[in-house]
Amino acid sequence: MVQYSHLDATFAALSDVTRRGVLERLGRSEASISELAEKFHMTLTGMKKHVGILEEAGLVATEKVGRVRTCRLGARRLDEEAAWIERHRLLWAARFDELDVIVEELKQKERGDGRKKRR
Amino acid sequence: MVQYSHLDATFAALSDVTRRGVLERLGRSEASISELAEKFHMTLTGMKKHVGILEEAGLVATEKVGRVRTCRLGARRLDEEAAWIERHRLLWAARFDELDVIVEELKQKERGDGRKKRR
DNA sequence: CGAATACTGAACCATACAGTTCAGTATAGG
DNA sequence: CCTATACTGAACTGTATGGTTCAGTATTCG
Repeated sequence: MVQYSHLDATFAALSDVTRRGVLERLGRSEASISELAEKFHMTLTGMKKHVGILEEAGLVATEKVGRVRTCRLGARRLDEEAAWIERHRLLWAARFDELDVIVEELKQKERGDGRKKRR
Repeated sequence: MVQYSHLDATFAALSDVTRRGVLERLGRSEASISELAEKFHMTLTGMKKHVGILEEAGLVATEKVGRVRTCRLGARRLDEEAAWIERHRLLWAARFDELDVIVEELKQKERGDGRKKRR
């Protein structure tokens, strides 16, 4: 049995719409606490807490230079979470005898990614 | 922009180790509240709450016959959650120019599932 | 230097969450 | 009918969450 130690913190981090928004925003480019706070209509202090939770979960990394703390996507890549969910989908499929559906989805995903490939 | 309306409730449901355990257990076979409560060393009332949260998120369905409430996996299949996570993984990969890694993972997953295919 | 900016920390608030106990109700079996 | 079983609901406890305000500190800029 694998441990999946980060799952609690990460799924909790993902359960808030603001934090998912922050992750999507940081997927486009890095940003300061101020920028994030403004974009999500929230005080600096409030946004700082969200960033703290994301940082705790390893999903965001921050660095302070001068007055400004810059946030970017962190080292963890949701691999464990993707694996857990995929495993559940397989269990579910096994229970209802629909493996074909998931395999078909995976094939489509691969084709989609393949087109965007090669830098 | 898609709405992803269930994400809050579902990720919150998944953030608890007991509830993930219940999902895995129900992936093997259905179970009563009593059975689940015993397996996870918890009062009936406590387990009932967890099941309620999973049911709210659509991940579990229950049916009461006589004294016994039977729980099984529900209609929702974590598709939205898998999609959100996969999209984040792609964003992350795009940011760090590592699309190849994820495409490779998807290919492996497909091969793995393919072997088990065909009822 | 002085003022504006960017963050930080403590404290507070209302609500939710994980769990309990306790007192029920409803059903099954003898 | 009586008892044991299986669940249910209300109420309570302690802790966490999402947000705020307010009072700082540190940095930049004129």
